Amino acid sequence: MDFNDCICFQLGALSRKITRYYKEKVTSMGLTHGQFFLLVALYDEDGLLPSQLADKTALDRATITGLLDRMERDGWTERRPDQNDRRVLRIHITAKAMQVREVILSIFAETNGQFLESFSPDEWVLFQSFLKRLERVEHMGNRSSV
Amino acid sequence: MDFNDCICFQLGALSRKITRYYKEKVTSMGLTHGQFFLLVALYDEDGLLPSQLADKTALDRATITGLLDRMERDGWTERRPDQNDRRVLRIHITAKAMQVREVILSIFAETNGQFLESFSPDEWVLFQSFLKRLERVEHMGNRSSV
DNA sequence: AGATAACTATTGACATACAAATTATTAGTG
DNA sequence: CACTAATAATTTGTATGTCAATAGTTATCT
Repeated sequence: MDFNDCICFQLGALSRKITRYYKEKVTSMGLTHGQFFLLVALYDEDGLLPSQLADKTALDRATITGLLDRMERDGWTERRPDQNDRRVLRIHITAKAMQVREVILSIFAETNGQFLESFSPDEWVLFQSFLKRLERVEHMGNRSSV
Repeated sequence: MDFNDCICFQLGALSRKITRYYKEKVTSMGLTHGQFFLLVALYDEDGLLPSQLADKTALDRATITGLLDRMERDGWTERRPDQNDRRVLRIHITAKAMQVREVILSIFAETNGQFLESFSPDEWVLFQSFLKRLERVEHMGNRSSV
């Protein structure tokens, strides 16, 4: 079996390539690739908990902690205590982040559109179903349930 | 546009999930996910240069350097100088690595087979073509040519 | 030959990414 | 109420992954 026919290798390589592509578009704004996506997730819904952000982005909680550390350092987000549950933090977007909201979201939509362009609607639906199939293979554990 | 419809996010999440799946299968052998794939690449062809391994695995050269450091530390590979070109290193598999060759390659093939199982041959060809399309979007830079 | 360009691998700095352990808090049970 | 579960976020340790800069070597070109 050829090394390059391995789906894990293929997906990893493609994912890294696309990551680099996004990176080019956001570094000028002082954002990393991961921070960019976390910001988009927060534009979608503000005030989420770190654990909810971990679920939403399919990342580990520890990864979210690190991301938030750096985003807070750079003034994009802030942690606010929750009134009802002192275990919990609410992550909120700062004014600085709100100012670039439209720019960020248009980069997000446009870049995704570039990928969508090379597919017909039917093909895209098919592609999505293929990805879902891969996700369901065997008992691949889900981080959020650990 | 919904966050979850972003192909970059989808591919990244799936890639991380598959990575964790492979990890479960190889940690018992004292290998990490990345070391496992580098080893498979070397079983495929021994004596490659770090730069060739970087091309083959679509990783940065600096990433390969780190991987080889740890694999050498653990006795899987060794760096040998090249007779004709002193800039160059040849990466060779050790006897320890050769002893587990069949086990590693069968894990590699079987796991990939689990993913293949949920596709018909036609679907798989189609899926491969979809991935290639994504790779070609715009001028996505290729690290190896930088 | 000598200057320069090209190429090799590495290093340093930084940012993900995750497992396991830890601290603090809340929920649930007797 | 006291004790145990469970939960939330973090810390620690390790491994990827990339970029920019560097040291050493070879190729090229005049």
